[in-house]
Amino acid sequence: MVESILQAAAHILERGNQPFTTNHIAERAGVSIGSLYQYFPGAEAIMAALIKSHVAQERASAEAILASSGGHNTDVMRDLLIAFVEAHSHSPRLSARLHALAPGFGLQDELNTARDAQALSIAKALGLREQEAIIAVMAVEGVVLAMLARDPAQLKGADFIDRLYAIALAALSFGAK
Amino acid sequence: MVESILQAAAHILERGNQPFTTNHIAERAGVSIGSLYQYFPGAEAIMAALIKSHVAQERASAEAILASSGGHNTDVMRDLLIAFVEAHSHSPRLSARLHALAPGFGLQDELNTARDAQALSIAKALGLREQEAIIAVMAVEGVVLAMLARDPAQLKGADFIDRLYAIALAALSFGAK
DNA sequence: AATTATTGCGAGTTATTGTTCGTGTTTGTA
DNA sequence: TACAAACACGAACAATAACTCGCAATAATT
Repeated sequence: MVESILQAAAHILERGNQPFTTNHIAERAGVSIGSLYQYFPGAEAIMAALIKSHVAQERASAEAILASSGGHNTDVMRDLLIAFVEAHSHSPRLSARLHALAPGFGLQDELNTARDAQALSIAKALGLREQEAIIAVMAVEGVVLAMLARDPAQLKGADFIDRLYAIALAALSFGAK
Repeated sequence: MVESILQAAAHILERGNQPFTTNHIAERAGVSIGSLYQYFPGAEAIMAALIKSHVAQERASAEAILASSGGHNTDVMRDLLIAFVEAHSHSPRLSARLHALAPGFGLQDELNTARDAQALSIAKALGLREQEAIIAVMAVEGVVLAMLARDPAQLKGADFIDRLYAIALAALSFGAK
């Protein structure tokens, strides 16, 4: 039940031809509005669940990459970038809408703190400075999210990862002698 | 009249303790709801006007910088970055909310196309490649907007511009021999 | 089988937001 | 001053979205 509600919600976000409201989600899911409220206190909770799942997926793939390679290495960073792009290009519209609409439901903070946590965890694992890691992640995320809206196909372009890599490297090496 | 409505709308965005609705804006402006509808067809039009003005401001300062220095030079880029950061740090919360809430009113495209136009105009003026300029602007904007939400004080930090500069340069030099 | 707990239902109620329109007021003009 | 055009008003109405609650159906427990 919870699952079918979340699926319907994701579907509505993806094909944005219906507003993200409890009634529409319930209808789309073929579930009564009463049942929906039995599992979620409101639309923003559903949104939060979608975000949580999205963030958890990103986090998991990053953790896996960091774990599989003990030390730090430039290839690890490249793998992280590939995983990050992969996570978003799997369903570009959903990803884009999620990030675009979250603030309207008071969920901007969730995304921000998740981003920070991700950056700090990477910094720790690879021996990078925190400040630089945070800004690097901001830059990479900015490019990927903007590209999601503008031209999702480019995410899979041959040199897109290389571009991200160059940007991340510049942010990370700032101030290094 | 139009001015007082826009001011009230900006105020509501800035201090997000009231929803961005026609009624609230009218009340805040000390203007009747009827009068508001005489000048704006709805809340999204007011939002659009705020965005338009915000974008125009950014554009104007960029144009001024590009015009004042005929040729292309690294200092021009630095000036552009300073102007960009300045434009956002003048009223960080308003700027952040504007970007955060715009998608909810179907105005994501306005911001995206404005960003693209900006990037292309810079590329043309400084003889940069379009693709690289677009990605550079995405990266810089990503960092600035994220920083607006996380820690606006850093926007005025001594080396923040330098960080942006390093990132932009990396994006712009991609693939250069 | 009887009882209780859990799950699902959806019409109906409340709350919020959007929008119109008849009326009063001010401003410009002959 | 007389008249009209433009401006401003806000109560009233409409539309949308949020949410509740009593009832029915199913599942679990004795």
